[in-house]
Amino acid sequence: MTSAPSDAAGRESPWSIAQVADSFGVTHRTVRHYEDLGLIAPERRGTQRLYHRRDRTRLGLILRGKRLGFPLEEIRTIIDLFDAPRGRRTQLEYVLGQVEQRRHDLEQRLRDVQDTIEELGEFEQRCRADLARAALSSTSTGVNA
Amino acid sequence: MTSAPSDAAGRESPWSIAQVADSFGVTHRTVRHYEDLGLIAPERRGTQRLYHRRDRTRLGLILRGKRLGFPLEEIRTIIDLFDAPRGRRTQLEYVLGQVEQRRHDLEQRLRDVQDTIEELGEFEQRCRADLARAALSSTSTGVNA
DNA sequence: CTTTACCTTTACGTAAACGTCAAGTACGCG
DNA sequence: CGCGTACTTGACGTTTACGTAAAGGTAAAG
Repeated sequence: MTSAPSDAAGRESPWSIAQVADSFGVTHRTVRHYEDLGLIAPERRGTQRLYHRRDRTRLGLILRGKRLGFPLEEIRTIIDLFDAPRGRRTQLEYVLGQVEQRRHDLEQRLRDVQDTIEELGEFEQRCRADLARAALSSTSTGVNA
Repeated sequence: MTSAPSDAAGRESPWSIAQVADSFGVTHRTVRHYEDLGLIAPERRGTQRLYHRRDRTRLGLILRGKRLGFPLEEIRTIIDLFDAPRGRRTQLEYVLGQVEQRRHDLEQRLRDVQDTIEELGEFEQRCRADLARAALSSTSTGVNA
């Protein structure tokens, strides 16, 4: 059930680009594109890329951000925010400000999704009603499966 | 408080492209682009476009779909679904199938948004904790505004 | 009748997010 | 050592979603 192979000491061995790409259902080109834009920075053993869990976590965040309709550049600023140093107070206050913005954005999206699901439900009801009527008029059985 | 001007008989007068564009916060180019892709089809008085409430409703759906990260082509199939004839039973069953797909998609997005908001909240807590500690170490006031 | 403010089509430009070769490199294996 | 497989770096192509400029039509105002 472990998704990543690990050695006897429990240290996870890194993944290749093909492995991460496959596991996330994207192409290696996509993964490298995200690296070009600075969204991930896998370790290098010589010329090969090594993806650790941290990288895979970030990739997950990226793809989720994409599903939510955020542009990659914005996604970069967000996940950079998450592991920023945030040492000094000014920095912390800036980060908190950004967080507020993101929250507003996400709450708008939440409303959008909820509204759409609701409307979809109403529409489905109408369809089912129509379907029931159609069944009644096309067959004379009236009530059945 | 009425958003659209109407005559004495209560019939709403149609809007110009500039009016709809402004009211939705997009450019006229955007509105015409959606028309090019077949997402809206305003009435024509001669060469001028006249936007009725139906068009504005659709535009609202389009923009919401965009906020949710759906591509315009997919949005078109969705809103076409909404005012499709759906007369025959085969058609109705097809429509219901499509609705199911949309619902799955939207529920995924709902989870995405909720998870992100939650993680954002946790992150914010950590930041606030850090901020409190920073305040303690930089000032000797301890507890204040 | 000209100006002005909108509106129209046509068409090329562009930024984002990759896809798709091409050509070379590195590694395990027989 | 050669072979195949996977990885690498360019670099150009493509799709989506418009931006933007050119060139002109139209309708009320002065």
